Amino acid sequence: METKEAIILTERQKELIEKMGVVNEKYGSSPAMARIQALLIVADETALTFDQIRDTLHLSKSATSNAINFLLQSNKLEYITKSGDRKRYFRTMLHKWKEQFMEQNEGVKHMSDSLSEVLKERTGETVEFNAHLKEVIDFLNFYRTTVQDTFEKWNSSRQ
Amino acid sequence: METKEAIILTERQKELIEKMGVVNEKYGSSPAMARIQALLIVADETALTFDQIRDTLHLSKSATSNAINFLLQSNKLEYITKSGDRKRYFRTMLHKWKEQFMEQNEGVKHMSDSLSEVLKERTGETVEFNAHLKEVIDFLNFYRTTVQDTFEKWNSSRQ
DNA sequence: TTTTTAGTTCTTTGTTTGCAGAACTAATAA
DNA sequence: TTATTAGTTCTGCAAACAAAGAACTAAAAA
Repeated sequence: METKEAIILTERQKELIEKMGVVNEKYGSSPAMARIQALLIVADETALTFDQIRDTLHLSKSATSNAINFLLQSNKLEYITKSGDRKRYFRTMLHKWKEQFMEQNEGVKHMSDSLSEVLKERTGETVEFNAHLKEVIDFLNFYRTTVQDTFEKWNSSRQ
Repeated sequence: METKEAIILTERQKELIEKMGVVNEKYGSSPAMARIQALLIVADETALTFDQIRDTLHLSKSATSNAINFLLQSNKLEYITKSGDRKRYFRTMLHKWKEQFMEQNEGVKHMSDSLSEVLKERTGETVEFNAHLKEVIDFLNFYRTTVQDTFEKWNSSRQ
């Protein structure tokens, strides 16, 4: 039996990891990814090694490796190293969360762009429908710029 | 061979349906659901029957039935009837799109709520981490209320 | 009464996802 | 030089998802 490197968590912490995990899944993470992200927010230690993550969450090596690499690639995680220590210490990119969050707005742009394309092609016969569609497009654009402004306002009020 | 009730679409319309379909899939719809939603926005006729949808999109009865019922239940679609006509005519709930869209904000609330729970439990040792976490929470709350206000402003400026 | 319409539900099948476990590898340590 | 560490990659499986096709059903029409 290999050395268990699991970190010690209170019951409450375990509970919070599961809860945060579910929230993270709603934002598109797989179960393993979601729990890794949650662990790195809940744990007292803010930077954990591969094996600490693996053993604490009872994941296989491959699941741990793949999840960590995906999270690294999508800038949800970063790692630090310590001199004289070969291991990597992973932590969440808390300072990038706002930016990450704002990237959702790209999706809104795609949506309003394709709706605009559709409206351009539509028959002129369906007057009411087209007017409703136009309102949706306007709303999405308004939403998007408001959110953008909000973000900039927040940043300048805090810089 | 059964009667084909497919409606006639231009190449450009077919292209737009596929494009909108992909966008809809990104918002969580299955391929069939995504294309049904797209068809009902792109087609000149704004209300289509079960078989028109089925034959136009080359879907099986079961796929059509399940997709339509899911979309009805999640308030993405509604149907109208015509007297002396047993068929239902399905159309998108364009007027509900804004509200649907705003429901995303519930997700933001869940996120900031669980992050708040986590912060409450965290060790006081990790001062910097906790401060960053607090900033993320504050940002999410600011974001949410701004978006909410914006939405209300939009609505009152339009009715 | 039987037949048709407008679907729904059941069964089966192909595909994708998520992960485990084992084999592998490159760098370091002994 | 061999062993260990810190992972990565490969193989395989179980569950979930998406849709096809066929059987079924309830209401209306003939």
